[in-house]
Amino acid sequence: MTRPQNTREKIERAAIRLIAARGIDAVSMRDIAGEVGVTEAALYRHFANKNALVWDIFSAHYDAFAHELAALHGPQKTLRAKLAAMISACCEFFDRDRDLFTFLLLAQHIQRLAPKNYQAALPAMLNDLLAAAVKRGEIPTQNTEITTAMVMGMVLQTALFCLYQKPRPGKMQPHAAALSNACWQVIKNHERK
Amino acid sequence: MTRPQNTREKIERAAIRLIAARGIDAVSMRDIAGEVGVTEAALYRHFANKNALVWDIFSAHYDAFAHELAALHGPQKTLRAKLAAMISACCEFFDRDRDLFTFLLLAQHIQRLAPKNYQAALPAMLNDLLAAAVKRGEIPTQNTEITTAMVMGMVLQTALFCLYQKPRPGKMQPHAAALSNACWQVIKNHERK
Amino acid sequence: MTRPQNTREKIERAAIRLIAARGIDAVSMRDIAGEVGVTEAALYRHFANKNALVWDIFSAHYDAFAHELAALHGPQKTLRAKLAAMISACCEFFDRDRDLFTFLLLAQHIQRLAPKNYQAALPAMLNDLLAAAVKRGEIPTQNTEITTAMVMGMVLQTALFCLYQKPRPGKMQPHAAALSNACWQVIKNHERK
Amino acid sequence: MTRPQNTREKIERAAIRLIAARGIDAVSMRDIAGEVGVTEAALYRHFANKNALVWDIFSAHYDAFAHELAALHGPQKTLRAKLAAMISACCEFFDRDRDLFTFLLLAQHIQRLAPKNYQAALPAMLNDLLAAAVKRGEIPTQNTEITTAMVMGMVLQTALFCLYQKPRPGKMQPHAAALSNACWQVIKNHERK
DNA sequence: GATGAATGAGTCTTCATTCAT
DNA sequence: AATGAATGAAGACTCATTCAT
Repeated sequence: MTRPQNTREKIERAAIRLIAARGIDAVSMRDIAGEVGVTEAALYRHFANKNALVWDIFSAHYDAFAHELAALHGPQKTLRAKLAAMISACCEFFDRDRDLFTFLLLAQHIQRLAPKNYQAALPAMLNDLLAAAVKRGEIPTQNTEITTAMVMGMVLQTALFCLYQKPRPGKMQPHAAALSNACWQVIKNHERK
Repeated sequence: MTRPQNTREKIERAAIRLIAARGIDAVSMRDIAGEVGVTEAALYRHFANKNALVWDIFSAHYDAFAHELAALHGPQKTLRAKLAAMISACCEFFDRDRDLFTFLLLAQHIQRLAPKNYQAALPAMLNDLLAAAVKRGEIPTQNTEITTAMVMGMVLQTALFCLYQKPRPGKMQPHAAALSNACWQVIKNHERK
Repeated sequence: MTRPQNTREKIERAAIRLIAARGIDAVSMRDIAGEVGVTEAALYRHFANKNALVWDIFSAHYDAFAHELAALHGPQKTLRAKLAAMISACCEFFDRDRDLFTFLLLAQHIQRLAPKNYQAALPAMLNDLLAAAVKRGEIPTQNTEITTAMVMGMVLQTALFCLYQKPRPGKMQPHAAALSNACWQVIKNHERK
Repeated sequence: MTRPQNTREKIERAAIRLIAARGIDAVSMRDIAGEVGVTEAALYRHFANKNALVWDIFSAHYDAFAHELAALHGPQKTLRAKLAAMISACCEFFDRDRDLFTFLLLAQHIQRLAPKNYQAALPAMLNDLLAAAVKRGEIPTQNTEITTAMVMGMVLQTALFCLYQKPRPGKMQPHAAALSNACWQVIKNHERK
């Protein structure tokens, strides 16, 4: 998937893999160092401490992903098209690098490490898109924050479903269209009384 | 020395409160004991170990909640009515005992403690309801597991939204109707190609 | 072997069995209570504390055994006959109640619990017998303490050998004659230069 | 006796000294660390855990001692000479490093930590020597395992006698000849009927 | 006689982190 | 850049013991 060349990248991949599998608290610096093949002390040459290690890795990839999505929906004119593009990208991302996606999925837990007033970029972007669509009359007036939550929930829970599928994790791409459609139904029928 | 009659219940509440706030791994037996006002060793008279403590509390309440939902949807005839009843109950539950709801929300993390072959009752129930509704022609043929994931996702993510609302957690009941409606849209429009 | 009727006797048997198998430090009051089927607190109704429990049980049986041996060798005239009687009794004892014998074998470890100036009865008795035999010219002048140690060592180590025999512990009686003979050789040929 | 330079050796000596005096279970990692002058955690850099610590130290010295004895008896032709050489070496060893000897004396207790199918080298070697001597007609046909037990018992119990001698432990070397002689009597007169 | 709940000190072990080399 | 050794705090858990009932 990725070809880590220098130590820092190796650490990143090891951390992502381990944390995706077990969660932050269940992964020790020793675990990561062991996976990379260096001493624990070596990790501190690349990251200030464990929190920084997790946060730096998380935010770099999270921001990159948010950017990617922004770049994808930009060209699309309608909300529906934007949505479809983004959801499809999510599915592809999941299928391409499941560890990283799962790692980013831990956002809620990781955000206790965030700097004060940190605002997750993805829900904010989605909310803005919805608000803009309301403004230009493309969708009914609605509580866009709730819609955001519902849309995020659908995508993430579907990802979890694929992740825990037996006997091995499943692909997400096959569900992209259904997801996209479902989100659209929710958005266009969510009318504030 | 001390004359509490309900130490076990105190432990349960303390554990629920602390774990809801910080997550399992970030709560120590010491924390729980301190919150209750007993020694760590006292916890071990009531629960075999930390895992058992978390799992016993979790499964008791989870099962009770699943039962409650089952009792509520039973009398309803249509899937839509069943859904509305259950979602409304979820919202009320969230508003009534946010700590417990949040604790149960950690299901995914807690299930690593589960006995082998444990199958979460709630998604299973929802999936069964959907399958039955498909069978009697109330909703289109569809991949009910995916629908289940999407419905669960909407409810849970909305709960998380309410939970993290600033400046303080919000109520969920006001969104019950919208949630219910959204779920229905997703279900009735999810057609398998 | 023994038919424990009251609780105290049950405790004794349980303690003997467990301690023979695992050693004093590896057996907890909880273990003993569990084996008996009572609470830990109940043990304290019968024994002042763990040390007292172990010591009381040990010394009672140890003294009884020492008495038994004394009664057996008394009628015999020659040292050789005395020796034969006692060794045979040891072997029978081992075969009859291996747990108790093994428990008494821990004497060296248990004696840290002994009252000050406690002197183990068995080696003392053996030493006296040897000294008397020297006095009346039955055996050569020798360092009887060393002879005592060697004789004890032969018997005890043979017991250990039987105890750890694979696939299951063996009987000791079959080796009684050989042991008796060996001890006699050691005694009668141990001449002080 | 020894002049430990690095921490691991210091730990070894401390463990040997403490365990010889009190037994394995009565010595805590804290005790050892305190004796060395480091934190408990430091011990874990040198040994995986307490069991490993005890076992590693035990088996290293035990094997070394077995080798030493093997090297000593090798040049001797007769069993009697081999025996004399080994017993003398045991006595010298006891007098030179009583702690280590006592520690090795705990073999029976330590062997619960041994890897499966572990076979103590010393009794095995002695048994082999006896069997060979039987074969070449140097001593009568006999149950060599029992002879082994008796010889070991004589030496070890004599060591214990010296160890617990009042007011302070005594030397073993002065008893070497008597011991050697006694063992030989036992061996050459142990005839299978 | 016996229990159930509790305690406080202690067990082994792991953690994130530091620092001299 | 990286290591090996160390630390102090914390982790879960067990122990012998007490005491009100």
